Amino acid sequence: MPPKSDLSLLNCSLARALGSVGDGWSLLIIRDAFFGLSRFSDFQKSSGVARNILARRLEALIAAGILRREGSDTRPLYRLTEKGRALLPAIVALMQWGDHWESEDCAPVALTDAEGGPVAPVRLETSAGAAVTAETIRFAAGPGADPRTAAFFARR
Amino acid sequence: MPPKSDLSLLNCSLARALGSVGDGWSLLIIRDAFFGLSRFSDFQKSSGVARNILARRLEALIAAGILRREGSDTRPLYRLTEKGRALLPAIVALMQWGDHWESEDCAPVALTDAEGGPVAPVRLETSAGAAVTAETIRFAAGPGADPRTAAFFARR
DNA sequence: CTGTATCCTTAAAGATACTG
DNA sequence: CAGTATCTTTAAGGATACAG
Repeated sequence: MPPKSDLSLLNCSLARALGSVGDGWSLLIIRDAFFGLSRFSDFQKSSGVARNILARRLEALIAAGILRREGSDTRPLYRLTEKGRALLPAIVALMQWGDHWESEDCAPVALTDAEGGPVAPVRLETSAGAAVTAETIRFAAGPGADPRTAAFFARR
Repeated sequence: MPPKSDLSLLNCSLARALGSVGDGWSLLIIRDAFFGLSRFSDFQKSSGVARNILARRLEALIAAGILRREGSDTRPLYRLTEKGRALLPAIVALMQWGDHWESEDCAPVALTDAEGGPVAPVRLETSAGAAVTAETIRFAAGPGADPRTAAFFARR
């Protein structure tokens, strides 16, 4: 967020995640990297972002450990790191939500596995395999909770 | 995004999703709603956001159909709609990513089902149940692809 | 092709005071 | 408690020109 607020300081992993990829362009650049783009100019054409802005975002994503610079210095490739690739479930979940709720189930992009089998809607489950929904999910203080967070969940 | 760019116009459900919840505060407010918060002042205290900003975000989330105003006019409740609840997998996926990669696996907030069974890391699979990873996922033009999107995927 | 350097614009966020 | 109304600040984004 612009003035004053720094999400990455909040005691919440969602806020910290948004501190790295919470701006409008980052997730779109990462999406393009999943599509296979790796050139500066390809990212630029795909999103239409201004070149100086793209350079700034790429630098930030590299600093965050999400992208890595490879290849020649004059004509580098931008590739996802393991940390970047780990964003796939979150990106797909957001994309699926957008497909259903913002694109009227008419997806601009279709997702499959290597054999062409369609990717199923992301769903939550317990380690035992039971489905978890918005109605059944519960939140509690975790090992990383600070006193304020712990107090917040203690009184519910 | 601020000047000029309007993500919701792009031919991509991820961009459209980010057009609704892509700013820094929206997902945190929605997270608080999942935690059970529903009062203006509770949202305000939880995130520390300025009151006028909070009012603006709540209004935008209601306009987007993600929150609904309930109860008395003078002391309303803000509740998640079905569309808002449908964001749970995306929020959990982002939170889990933040737990692992930005909080060193020391989660401030723990997720369980109603019986206390821990929520497993979100993973992708095909409708047939096969795991889908960053290495095996494939992208193609979907039914909602415009000519430019179709051409983009046609040449890969 | 891949950027960097400037300058400019603007929307988002903050602070503060006030109202029903 | 739940906002609204102003005013100010600022950082993100855009346009453009230039460089290796």
